[in-house]
Amino acid sequence: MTSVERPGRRPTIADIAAQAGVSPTAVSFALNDRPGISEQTRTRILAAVAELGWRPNVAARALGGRRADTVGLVVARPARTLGVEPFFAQLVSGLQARLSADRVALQLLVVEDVSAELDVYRRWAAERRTDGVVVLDLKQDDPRPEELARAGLPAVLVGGDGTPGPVPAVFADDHAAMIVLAEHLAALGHVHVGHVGGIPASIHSARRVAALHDTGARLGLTITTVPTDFSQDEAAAATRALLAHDERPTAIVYDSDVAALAGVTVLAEAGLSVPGDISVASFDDSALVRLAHPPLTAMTTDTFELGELVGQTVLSLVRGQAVPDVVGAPPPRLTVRGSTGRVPEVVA
Amino acid sequence: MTSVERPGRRPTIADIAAQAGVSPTAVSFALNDRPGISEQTRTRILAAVAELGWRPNVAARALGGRRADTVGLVVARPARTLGVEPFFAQLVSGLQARLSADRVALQLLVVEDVSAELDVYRRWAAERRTDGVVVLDLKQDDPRPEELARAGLPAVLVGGDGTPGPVPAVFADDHAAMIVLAEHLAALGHVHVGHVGGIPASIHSARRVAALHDTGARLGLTITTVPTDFSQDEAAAATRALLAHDERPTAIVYDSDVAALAGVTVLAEAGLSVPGDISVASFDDSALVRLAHPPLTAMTTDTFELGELVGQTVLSLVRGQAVPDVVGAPPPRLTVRGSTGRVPEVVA
DNA sequence: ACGCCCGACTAAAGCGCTTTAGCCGGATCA
DNA sequence: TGATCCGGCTAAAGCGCTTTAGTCGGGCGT
Repeated sequence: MTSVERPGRRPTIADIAAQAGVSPTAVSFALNDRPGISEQTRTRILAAVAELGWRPNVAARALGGRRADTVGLVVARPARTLGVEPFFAQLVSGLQARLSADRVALQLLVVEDVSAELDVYRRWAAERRTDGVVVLDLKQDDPRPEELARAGLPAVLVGGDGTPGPVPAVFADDHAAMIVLAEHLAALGHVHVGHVGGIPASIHSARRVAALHDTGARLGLTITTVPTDFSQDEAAAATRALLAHDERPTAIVYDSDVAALAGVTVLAEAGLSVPGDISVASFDDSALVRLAHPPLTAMTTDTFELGELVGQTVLSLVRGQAVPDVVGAPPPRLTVRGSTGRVPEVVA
Repeated sequence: MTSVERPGRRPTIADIAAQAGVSPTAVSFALNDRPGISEQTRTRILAAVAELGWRPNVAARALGGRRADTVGLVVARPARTLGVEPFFAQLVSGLQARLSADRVALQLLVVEDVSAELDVYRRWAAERRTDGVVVLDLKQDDPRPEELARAGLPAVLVGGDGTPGPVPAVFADDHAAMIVLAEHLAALGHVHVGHVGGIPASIHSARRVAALHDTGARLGLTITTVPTDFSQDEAAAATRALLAHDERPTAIVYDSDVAALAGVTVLAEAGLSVPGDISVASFDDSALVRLAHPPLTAMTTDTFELGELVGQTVLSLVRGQAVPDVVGAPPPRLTVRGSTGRVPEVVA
């Protein structure tokens, strides 16, 4: 059995002050690079800090100083479903990397639904646990931005529709990206294109559907979208539905990497070869789609980099610096791999 | 542009005390369920709390009370590689779920290597940022348990070798699990079994290798282990190496789900059918291996549940309750899917 | 030679909560 | 009846840091 006891108390600013022969105030000033301390004294103080191994007590700092040096991320998803798609982990890595460069911690919370998420925001704001938060998975008419603004909790949205709102957003233009993808398929001669989409209430899903259909209309494509809840099961079912469709598509676009993988499995079971019989493209790129056989054509986003950008934005925000209402992230690029090819001759 | 200003100040304990007509001390006692407050007064105080919407200021609480109500998780992996395997996200979900049930926050940090990780522990211990930490990816002769014990930072290891050390560990017996898997393959008639392993320095990889080889010796199997760094590329290369081996294995065991998926792709490219020509099993189960075609036989662990158990353990620990040196987690169970079958007749 | 200013530093208050001494009055006991 | 006890509550001292008022002494201007 093991139980724990903290060792002897840590040095405080008072200890350093004593060691350096100055007042605690002088130490605080020296540590925070404020004027009024001679170079000589400052050096002496820093030496004492190093010698005693002093570290700021974050709680004390937050109490006095008003900053918790912590940013929160609340994810409203069924907890057990988290973790299949690399997107989330990649984003968190990037976010975290940017934050920790500035010694700001990332606090993570997974909740069941948006209402629980709102509770958390209210609680965090009141408890002063975090200086700001990052919000994912924007929905149509999402109540969160407004609620956050009301609670006075600085926040940064990831995604959204690219229009200014009460809370700044980091926005990657997947509308434009979807157009690129549609043009790629059109160039290969595809006319009937299937689309395994996401939850219609999700803003980015809706935007993708709109982009695909608009572009389809422009280029003379027939688009069939089947919405799903992003689960593999529904993606598989959607794929079967598309195959059974009157005008069986010669290409299918999947909104996520996981969905695409599930779809490819269905195609394999149906005895269809990719891209010989049918082309497949994923809207999300990740290590997973490279695992498929053949590797999938996809729209590539550097999600890690997106996370860093989000981190940068939230840091600026909590420091009271002005932040654009919409921060543009690099748009996804088309990465052509082996899963898309010319439309099969047979059709015509 | 948006910039932020916090709204009017939050109520403090003093406000509640005034509202309820008692002293701040009485409020604190009532809030912390300490004796010496009459039921009537307590009710009045709680009413005031509700009315004013008071919330504890965590910083103040940590300053006085000595507890940060935060648990840390530091992961030493190249940040960009994080997120491919569901294991991590699942574990975090479970851990987080257990912690947040007790209003304890999870702080996440990704660092480049173990030495940076140690720095973080020292810093956190000094800053009192976290009450305890969770440690993953144990290596042989890992310096972390000892260092944590020295720093006086309560910690819980995930994995390890099942022997008591300076820090309590939550341990799932993958040794036993690997034996089950080997027996499954032996029962199907396989004799030459390939094994795509992990990093030899990793404790759990080493334990799996040992288990597999021991059982192989007992059952008369020939085991060929190829170590990898857990990456897909090396897993693919290892698979090719096994196929080129003098005694080509009739079954391959992969140490991770991602590796197995990469391997299956290689097999498909080589024109081998699974399980007709070769059987495949993954040591990690996850949504991914169910995506493969055919879905893979795997050792199933409820990683979410494991995370919850880790959370429970770390909570007990930071509360000063005694914790067993080794907490047993449910052992992985064999889930037979379509990817393992009888050894092909051709051989004989 | 006197008052001023300014740089360098200190004293002390305060952030919001917990906790350790008490204090006070009524019930209990001898 | 007086000493004791005890439940119910308050005063006040921290926790470690930041910040706002100074203080102090020497160089400067006149």
